Amino acid sequence: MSNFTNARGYPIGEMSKRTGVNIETIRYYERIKIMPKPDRTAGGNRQYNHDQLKRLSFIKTSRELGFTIDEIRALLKMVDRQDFTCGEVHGLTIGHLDSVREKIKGLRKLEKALVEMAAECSQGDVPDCPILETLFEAR
Amino acid sequence: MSNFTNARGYPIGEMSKRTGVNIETIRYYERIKIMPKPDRTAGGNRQYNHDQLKRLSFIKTSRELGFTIDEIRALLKMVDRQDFTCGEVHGLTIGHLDSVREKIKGLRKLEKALVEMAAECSQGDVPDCPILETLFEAR
DNA sequence: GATGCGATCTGTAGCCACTACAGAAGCAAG
DNA sequence: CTTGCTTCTGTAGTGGCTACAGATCGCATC
Repeated sequence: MSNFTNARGYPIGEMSKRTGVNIETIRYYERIKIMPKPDRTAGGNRQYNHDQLKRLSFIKTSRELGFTIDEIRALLKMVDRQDFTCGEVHGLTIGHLDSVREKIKGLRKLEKALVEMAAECSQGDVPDCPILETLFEAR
Repeated sequence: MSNFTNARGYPIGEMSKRTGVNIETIRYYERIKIMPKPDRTAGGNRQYNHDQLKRLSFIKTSRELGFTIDEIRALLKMVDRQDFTCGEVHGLTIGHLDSVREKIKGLRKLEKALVEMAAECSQGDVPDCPILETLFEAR
């Protein structure tokens, strides 16, 4: 059994297992420069350190919270420069929260429309459907 | 002032105005074969008829209701073949409704997490932020 | 008939955030 | 040394458009 906590660092598969980020995606993050270029083994394989593991976790968590890559880039820039204030971070978060709420609103409307449409439908075996009629309505 | 209701048919810009579908998108729909190839003028410009206008409206309305292109393709296939039953259409709609509800659920969770995170934050002018701490938490 | 100008044409590339290969090479255990 | 998993680079595909460039069409006006 391997022990990756020593000086050797983590190979990409270990990073993937620990964070839940796909290997291909980790390389993608390097390409778009939100992850740094890691050290390499003599043979050329990536070797990550603990800070990089933390950074990838940060990205993963942020993505799960629906932040876009650009928003994450902004957060990371502040972290990297150490020049952020709590207020700035709060602002970014609230901005994102607003857009999430907008999305929910839109989906709720959509849900309502679908429910109404489906309620009209007899679900019968007949080739005549009020759902299609609604969809075909003139604009 | 033009009158497009006669035999000449609608040019693509008129289709766009009437349905709200972008011109580029109409051509895209032709490329992916959910809109048929329309007649052409002697010079090569597209000329649509009324059925095609209705079809494009159908697509637009369906897209606004969040149906994917593939779902729309399935609906249109049934329409084209005239072999659908009301039950089948209902099934497709309910399936889509489920996925919308799943999305809403996910976004709600996300909203909650963001609110909790933001609530911890003093919004102060200090370089120390519980939001970032949360994001940096080990997985 | 000429001209001007907006509408339309084709073809290609870009967007976001990945994902999916192919074909070669690294690496660790037995 | 072989086996077999992991990783490598590079490129192309996904969905659903959108955005050009550079050429041509079509219609109104002079």
